[in-house]
Amino acid sequence: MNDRRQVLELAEARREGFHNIGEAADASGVSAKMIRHYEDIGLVPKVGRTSAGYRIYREADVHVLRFVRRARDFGFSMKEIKALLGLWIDRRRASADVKRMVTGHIAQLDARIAELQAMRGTLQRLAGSCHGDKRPECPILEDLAQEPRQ
Amino acid sequence: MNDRRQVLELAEARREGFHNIGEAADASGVSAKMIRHYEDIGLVPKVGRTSAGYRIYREADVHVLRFVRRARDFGFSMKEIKALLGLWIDRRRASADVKRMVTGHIAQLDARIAELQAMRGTLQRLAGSCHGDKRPECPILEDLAQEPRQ
DNA sequence: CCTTGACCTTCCCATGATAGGAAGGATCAT
DNA sequence: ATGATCCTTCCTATCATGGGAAGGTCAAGG
Repeated sequence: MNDRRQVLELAEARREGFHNIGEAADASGVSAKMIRHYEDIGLVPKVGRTSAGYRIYREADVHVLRFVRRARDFGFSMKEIKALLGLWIDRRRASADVKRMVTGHIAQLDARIAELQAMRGTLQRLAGSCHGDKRPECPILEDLAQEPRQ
Repeated sequence: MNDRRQVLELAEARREGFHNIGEAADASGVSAKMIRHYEDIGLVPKVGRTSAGYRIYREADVHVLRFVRRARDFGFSMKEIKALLGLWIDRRRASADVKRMVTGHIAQLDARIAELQAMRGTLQRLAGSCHGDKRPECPILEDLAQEPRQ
């Protein structure tokens, strides 16, 4: 009779439009692996379970996962996403708090972009000075072997 | 007498201008921690030791470390640096091989820069649409909560 | 000679975000 | 009923780096 009830519980959840973790993963774009991980580290709240232990996701839960996915796509760290989720859930947050986080993140992105562009610029210059033929002479390696100058 | 020989061995190495790992770290810009790690994973060759087990670095060894440091600064991965080191050491390499690696890396940098700029652009637009005041209304969060569109 | 402090050694653990896989149980469609 | 496909937990790996513990070594000064 216990078996019977377990079967019914999952089927019932399905009938009510809930999802198992696989469906939640497809719907949110977050892998099942990562969904479990996010639950482990407390980024997203623990969801309900069937009596067999399967996680069950309702629309709101999938919505949260999608939010996390979007934020990841924008390059926010888990820590920042946790803060963003807090703001999202708190209906009385000041929009200034959100904007501050986002502009801060834009500044981080700018810093990273500048770093990468600096690397790119120097490498481009080095590559330009290398013949790129069968001969061994190569200013690129010579430069890498130098002390960092300038 | 064993003690005596150990003392002499390190003092002698010092007198001949060799370095211990701390000096090598300072001279190369690679932390002692990472020097040991690079040796562990076989990125740089194992150096000699005093009979007490201290690593001793001669100028050529420090030079290799500096090369690694420079390459890291340009954003090369350990794998790429290993290849670069191989090319550096092989005096008969074709400069084309080096140039190919570098242009490939430039392409990776370009791809990453483009990703970051895309994030930056969207976030900038979102931030621009947010009042950033005490009111809770915030198009940023609303957008993050949406399905990824467009 | 002995202490002190700065160095060295190895070894283990942590980060951040993600993935692979093993072992075992549950569910589902045929 | 059985095989395929899910699900569960737990362990491992990636990549580059760092922190820290426990213990050995070295130079300098009392």
